Amino acid sequence: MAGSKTYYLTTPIYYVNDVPHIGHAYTTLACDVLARFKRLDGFDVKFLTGTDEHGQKVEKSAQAAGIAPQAFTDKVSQNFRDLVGVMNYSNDDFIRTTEPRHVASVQALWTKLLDAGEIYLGSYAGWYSVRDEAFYGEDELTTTPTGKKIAPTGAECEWVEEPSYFFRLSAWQERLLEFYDKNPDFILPPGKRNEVISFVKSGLKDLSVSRTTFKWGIPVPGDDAHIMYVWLDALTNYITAVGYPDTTGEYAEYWPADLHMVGKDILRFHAVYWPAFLMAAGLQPPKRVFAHGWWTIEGQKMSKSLGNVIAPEQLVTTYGLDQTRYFLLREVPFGNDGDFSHAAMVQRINGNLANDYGNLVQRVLSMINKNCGAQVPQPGPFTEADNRLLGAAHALLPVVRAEIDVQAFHKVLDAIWAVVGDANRYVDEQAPWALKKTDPPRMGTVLYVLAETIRHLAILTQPVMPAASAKILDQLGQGEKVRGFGNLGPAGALTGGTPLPAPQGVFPRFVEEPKA
RNA sequence: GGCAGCGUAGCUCAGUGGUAGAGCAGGGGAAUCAUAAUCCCUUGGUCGGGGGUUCAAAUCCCUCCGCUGCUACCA
Repeated sequence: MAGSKTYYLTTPIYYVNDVPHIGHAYTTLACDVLARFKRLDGFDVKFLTGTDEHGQKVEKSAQAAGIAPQAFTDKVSQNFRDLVGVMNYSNDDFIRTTEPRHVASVQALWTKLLDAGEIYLGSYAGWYSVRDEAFYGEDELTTTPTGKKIAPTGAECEWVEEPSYFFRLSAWQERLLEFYDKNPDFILPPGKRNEVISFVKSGLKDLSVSRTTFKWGIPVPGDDAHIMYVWLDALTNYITAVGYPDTTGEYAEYWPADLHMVGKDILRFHAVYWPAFLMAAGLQPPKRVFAHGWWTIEGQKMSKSLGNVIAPEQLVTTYGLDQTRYFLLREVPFGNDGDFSHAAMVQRINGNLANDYGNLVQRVLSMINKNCGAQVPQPGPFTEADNRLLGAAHALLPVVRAEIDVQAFHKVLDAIWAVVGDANRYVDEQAPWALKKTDPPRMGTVLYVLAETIRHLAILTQPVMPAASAKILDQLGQGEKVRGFGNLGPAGALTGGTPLPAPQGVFPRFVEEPKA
């Protein structure tokens, strides 16, 4: 596979000040599924995630904790590194913005932008609230009778000016619009693309890209009074991880990234600032930014004050890992907001997983185990019904591949489940339990067709449910070397006579605990 | 306020000019290989209100109502 098609995808780097919740888990999960899919489909994949560790909030939190910022981030970034294990992510790298490789990369990018005349020293002026430590726009403020300016938070603001470096974002308006126009799939979903375009069309101002009010960040080369704006720092991680400023090696291989997956709240940074920074530095912008939606919990916004923030570990413990992964990607059209509810989760687990898929596997493998000497049966000639079911299974890959390429995970699963339904109907129509008495060879053929269909299903569900799919493939006697998409289709078909282990349930029903 | 989008069966949604759809939930039946799982049939909607264009509108236009998103420097 060396030198073959590559696929580079990234999650945002998560702000270490946050505690990982279902939203973080969701973003990385989507990437994990894409990464696993592309690997199985023969791509040379690089899947990156990491943590954003600079900024004023981190500095303050560290202070409050009475430890140095670096020690603080070492500690809290562990929460996100632990999430990798909890959710069974397959990332190839985990970047931290406090790593030397990243500092070097950001400073190199800065220098490049400065040399290109894209960054200049000016001064940033605005209404600043000392209490909130934030600037406010003129239109956000109310004026008291005595002429004082009051922020929405009620804090008094004062006019301050401080030196700041600016990025000439205003100069990139037209080139960005042209870029969006020439790359209609750069921003997905399409509704979000329209928002970005209308934002850019409304006019861009130069962007303040340095700060002097706090210290925890990457110093501006040659001017230690300034540290870099967190987004310039953070976004650059995507090229740091492929070796920038070295543009040979991995950079040449993987850049531009195929996909930046982001939550809708940070779309602008990725779809406006980032391509502008890159183009200004003479580098290629990424191929796509996908902005996904947010989860509500039982119909309510997730918030600390409501106390309904769900930790990923909690979901995994309660419902199971692959069940959780399945639910998050099946329940909601990817890109939309969605609601997480216990009832919906149980519905998915028991309906789709236990009853439809799990029971299909169980009923077929049990019959084979009991009636075919625990071996893959030897098939006879295929009937039209046999070929129809096998044909549906064979036809899945191109469909699923097309949906994956537009991040339509729900449609991927819909398509796979359509074949699960076909297979269950086929079992009932063929009634192998009756054939057992009337036509045992035909029973063998029917069970073979089913086993072969299940092989396809399990290979294709691997990206979403790696562990459960592996269990099914184990039970079909399919070793790890024959689980790639290259083995789909008749060429990789099961061989009659292959001994099979005793079947075990893969997706147990979710049974409610009796209320104490 | 401006711009954009949405409002279709009890629930979640698909359907963008040609006889109203899916999944789940509800009702009835079949089967008994299987995790009491499966399969078949079925109830249910004047497609937010009103007006217009058209032989024909959920689909196009106007208007009203309701909801949502975006409207830059905390990330």
